[in-house]
Parts: sequence; C-alpha cells; structure tokens
Amino acid sequence: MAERGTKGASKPPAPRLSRDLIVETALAQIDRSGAQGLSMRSLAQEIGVEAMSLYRYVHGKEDLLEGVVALLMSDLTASLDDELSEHWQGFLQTVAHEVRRIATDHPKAFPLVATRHPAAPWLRPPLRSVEVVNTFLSSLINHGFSDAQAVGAYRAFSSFLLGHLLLESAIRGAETGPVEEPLDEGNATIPEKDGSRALDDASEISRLRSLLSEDRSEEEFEVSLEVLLDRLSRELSQ
Amino acid sequence: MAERGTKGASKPPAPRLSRDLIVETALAQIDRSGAQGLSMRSLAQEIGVEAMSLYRYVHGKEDLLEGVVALLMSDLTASLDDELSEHWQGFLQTVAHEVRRIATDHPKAFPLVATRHPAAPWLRPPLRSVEVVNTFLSSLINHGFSDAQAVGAYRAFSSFLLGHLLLESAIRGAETGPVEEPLDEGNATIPEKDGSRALDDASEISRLRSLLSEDRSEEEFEVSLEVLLDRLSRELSQ
DNA sequence: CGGATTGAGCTTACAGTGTACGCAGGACGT
DNA sequence: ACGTCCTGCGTACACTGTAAGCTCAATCCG
Repeated sequence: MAERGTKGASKPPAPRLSRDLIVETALAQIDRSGAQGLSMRSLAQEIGVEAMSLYRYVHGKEDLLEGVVALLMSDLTASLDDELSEHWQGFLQTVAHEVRRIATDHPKAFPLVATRHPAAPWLRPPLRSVEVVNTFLSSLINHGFSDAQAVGAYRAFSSFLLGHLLLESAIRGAETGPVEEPLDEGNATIPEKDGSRALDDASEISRLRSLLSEDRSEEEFEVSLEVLLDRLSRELSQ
Repeated sequence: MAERGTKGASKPPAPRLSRDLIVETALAQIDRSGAQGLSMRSLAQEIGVEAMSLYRYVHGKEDLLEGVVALLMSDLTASLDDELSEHWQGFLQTVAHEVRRIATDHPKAFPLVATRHPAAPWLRPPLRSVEVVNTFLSSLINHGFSDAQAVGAYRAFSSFLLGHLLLESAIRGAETGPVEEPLDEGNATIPEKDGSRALDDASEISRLRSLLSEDRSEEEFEVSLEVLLDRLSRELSQ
C-alpha cells in the first residue's frame, strides 16, 4: 500500500525505522501513559512494526530508556550552547528554567531522568550529561569560583532541581493522567500503619486542605532558586 | 518436617504467613537486590511458600510496595510520637535526621518512598503519611507559624529532603550493590547525544574528577538544612 | 544482465512476570 | 459426626523482554 520508493524523487512519507524514530515514539508513549505503560510490543505496534525489529536499533529496554532521557536532555545541551552568560547567576537561572521546562513538558517522563542511575558516579541527576556538567563547572570557575566551590554548587544545584522538579512532575503527572488503577487503598485484614487514624488526629490537615492543594510550584521554585543563588553568592564573596 | 502446632504449648518457631511477615521480607529483598529484583515468586520462595499464597494478605504488587513504604516510614511516626520538641527547629531537625537515617539504612528502597505517587495529592514524598504531616503542621503552627507559612515550610522541607536523600541513596545504592548489568553504554549505529564528545570538551570534569567523587553527603545535608531553617526563621520573624 | 551479498524486518520460541480462579485439607464450632 | 471456615496450593492465562534464525527485496559486482 504505502509507496516505499527508497530512492525515487521525494520520500517524506517513508519514515523508515531508525533509532531516533524509536526513541521519539517511546517518549511520546511515556508522555501519554507513563513509563510503566511502555512495552516493546506496544511501542513497535505504534510504529507499525514488529517488536523484535526494534532490537536492531536499540540494545534492549534499558538502552531505550537511556535514549529517552538523552533525548529529553538534548534540548538542554542545545539551549546551553548558545548561552553566553555574562554572569554565572544568569547561567544558573537559564539552566534551572530550562530543566524545569523539560520537567513540566514531560511530567510522566521526568522521573526517569531523576531516577535512572547515571552513567558515572560523579554525574548526578538531573544534570546527567558530561557536556552539561562540564559547561556548568567551567562557567562557574571562569566567574571566580574555586574548584571546590564549583563542585559544591553543582551538588547543591542538583539536589535543588531534583527535589523541586520531581515533586512537581509527580503532581502534574498524576493530575494529567489518572490512568492509574482505582487504587483500592490496600488494607486487607490489617488496621494499617500508614494513614490509619486519619481524620481524628488530622484536624490540621483537613483544615488546611485547600491551602495544601494549591499549586504554587512555580513561585516556590523561583524563591528557592533565588535563595540558593544568594547562598552561593555569599559563599563566593567571602 | 517443621512442626506447626498452631495451638500447642509454645509456638515461636511457627512463623505463619502474615502481611507483616510478607512486607518485611519484601523490604529485606529490596534492600538486598533492589526493587527491580523483587518478584512475587522469589519473595514467596524466600518465605518458603507458594507465590499465590501471598495474595491472601496483599492485594497485589502495588499494594505490597505500598506496604513496604509504610513500613519504612512507620519508624518515623514512631520516633515522632515521643518527640516533644520545645522549638520547631529541633522538631524539624529530628524529622530531617530521622528520614535521612531511613534513606541511608535502605538506599535501595528509598526511591520507592520518593517515587510512588502519594495517596492524596496534598501529601508529598517523602513525608507521605497523614499522621506525620499533621504533626508537622501542628507543630509549626503552635510555634507561631501562620497557616500559609506552615504549608510553605512543609513544601520546602519536602523538596529539600527529596532532593538530598534521593541523590544520596542513589549513590549509596549504586556502590552498595553494583548488581546492575555491565551497562554496555548503549550506542548502536548512532553517534550518541548524551555524553559523546566526552573527554575532549570535558577538561574540567576530568580535572575535577576526584573532587566530584568525594562523598560529602552528610555535610551538605546539614548545611542545606541549616540554610533552610534560617530561611524559615527569617520568614517567621518578619 | 545474473548471481552474490547485504541488511531490514519478521517469525518463532522461551523464560519470567503478575494474578484470576478453584481446590485440598486441616482446624474448628456445634 | 458433620458442616464450615480459613489457609495455602496448583493450574492457567495474558503479558513481558529478548535470543536465534529466517525471508526477501534492494544493492553491488562481474
């Protein structure tokens, strides 16, 4: 049916299989149904191909997921290349916002970036690529940070990003797709330990429920980022 | 072989099946081989029982994992009950250190606490239980925080704990058990996007490698905690 | 042009997963 | 004694990731 003139005049509608196509489709599927809902077979089906065909371009599921996080973060390395950043604060702000954009654009996929062990023990999520980390460190050092200060900043920054963005994407991911099972709140035969004497004792929680449910993620992110930058700034100047 | 006097004189060596036993064994198995390495069948085998028998006490794997995180956090609710905490700072310190102890004691299991969606959208990992959150909020409010300030503190605190502890347990979990596959660094046919032009460009990284590999988790945790407390303190007094 | 060579995608197969359903057999109340 | 539970088991099914080999069209080489 579909013409497949592999060398004819024009062939835009001939999307042959390729690692990029696979990884992109995988990301799309994760965005849609979560990392749990991705299987080699369903992915292959969406592409219109048989499951085993994927293995010619991907070394296994592990490798596929690695590819997905690389794809996600490639946006970042791209953006950073043409960021000349006169002061380090601006650079860090750019990185922070860029990563946050990735997280909010792909709430269901971001946990992968956060959770997957990094390739090397000295790379910490979510800044997982050698390139980015190198740019990060160079930039700080060029702006007067000592080696130790730069590394410390890298760590503090990682923790900051990870904490805020993972939480935020958990929330956004959950509200975007309650594709999750009804969750019959597992207690069988047992009084439960987790949230048992819930609403007696939990006067505060129920009173503050509406406050607790507000989404101030962005604002909190900005404030915490500011605090972190101030801290680094102070550390630098003393 | 094994006597099973279900009603004889003494029966300490009759470890009948029970939800607690199952959940505890599951935690042990996760501590040993990671959450990935837990299967209903292997768990059952370790207990000495058939896989399907577990389902009488546990509603499914999801519920089992929920039970595991509840077990982990039960240590916390226990410790907090007899914490009278004259100043809120002390209370927060206690919570922080207690959660950190959980994370470092169970590095392979902690990601579950962090990653699993909470039962309610207004509960954020890692403080996932209604009890704990309630104690948290009450404590702050009793010490002069406004409602909004208390909730803000809860959020900031969650992000802080999540970021630091997830990273720390990722590192500790990885070094404790490199049970992971050799990881043949997936690149098939493709120049790669993640850490490709690694060591040309990465002069800084290779120069700072030893610094980057140092483990200053505890110190960083303490410092960041201090900063957070200061921030809250300032917010409170103005 | 015809045969050989490639290589993309398919087919089959297997071991391992979670779990629905029904059964065995002992403990127990009557 | 008998019926009634309650616990743990066996079987079965749908689904997962993936190893190995095959098909067959496009390509290259003579």
